[in-house]
Amino acid sequence: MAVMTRWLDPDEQRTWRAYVAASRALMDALDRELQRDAGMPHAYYELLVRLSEAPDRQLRMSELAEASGSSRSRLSHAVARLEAAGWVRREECPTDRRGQIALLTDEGFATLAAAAPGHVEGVRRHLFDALSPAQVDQLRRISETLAEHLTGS
Amino acid sequence: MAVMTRWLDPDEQRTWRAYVAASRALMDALDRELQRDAGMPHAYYELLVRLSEAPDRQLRMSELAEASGSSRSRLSHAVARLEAAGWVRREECPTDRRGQIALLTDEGFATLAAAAPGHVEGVRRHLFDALSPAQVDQLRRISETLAEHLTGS
DNA sequence: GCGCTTTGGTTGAGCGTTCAACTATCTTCG
DNA sequence: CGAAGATAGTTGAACGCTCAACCAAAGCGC
Repeated sequence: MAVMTRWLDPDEQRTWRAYVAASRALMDALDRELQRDAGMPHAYYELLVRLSEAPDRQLRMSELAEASGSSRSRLSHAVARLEAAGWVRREECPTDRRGQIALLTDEGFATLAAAAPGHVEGVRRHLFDALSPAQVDQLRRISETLAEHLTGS
Repeated sequence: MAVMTRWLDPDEQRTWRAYVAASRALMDALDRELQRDAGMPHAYYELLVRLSEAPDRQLRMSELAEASGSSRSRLSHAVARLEAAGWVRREECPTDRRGQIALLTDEGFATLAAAAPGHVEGVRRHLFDALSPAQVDQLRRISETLAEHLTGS
């Protein structure tokens, strides 16, 4: 038997469209700024951040994929580029011969350190400056709920 | 004189990371579903929606770009693909000989109509079902504020 | 009417992501 | 042990987006 579609009511429509417009505009702006100022897309910046926070600035490819919410394939291509740029090195994993370890180089760390202030400033300008403290708190709860909901299913 | 970076405090960090994770996961999920079920990415689906809502199901390229928050170049490439798929047709603009009009074909409309229920269901499942009515309202206000803030600057 | 600028739109190269194979290693279990 | 299946990661093709360069038509100033 046919299941009726639960269409969006006008309020939900409005919410959904605003959400899509805002999040795309935000990500586009940050991507553009990061590309201009640091020569890398936001996704790559995030990979460097994750590595910089890891013990010895290194992670297994699968751990890095997990930490960054990236597919294995995407990560593989990305790390290849980051390696070509001299920001990351790959090493064999001593405990699992299938494994690869991605390691942030000093040059990668320096590039990240140079890019960080501008990027953070962008996040602040485009996001936090526009919202009240209460809204920031709401956005945190909403985002955490959604993230959990999405990765849980 | 050097301006100090206004770094993110731990709460802001948490908010920002959750936001990025959630919005990427959400868009990725919808993109994957739409690609699987309708053979088009979410961005193309949105173009068809905008056209379907326009008078006579047609819009000037520049209007469509504006309505969808897309660059002219992106739209040009996108419409070329949509045209190749038979979902959109291009026509000369009678009042401005530089102009092009993008027109949703019957086939495009039918494809859209077939894709809509599944997509709406996905939006509901991934987004609205996870949030309380109050949160949906908060998200609407936040998103509208952000969208305005971003496109205004 | 005639240059200058602006606007509308396209194009091609380069890059990042996805998807579907594919290889190699590890694990499990009879 | 040895075969079957799971896991780690890579690869190449197809596709979508960005950026800069470009062309054509429209508007503007004189």
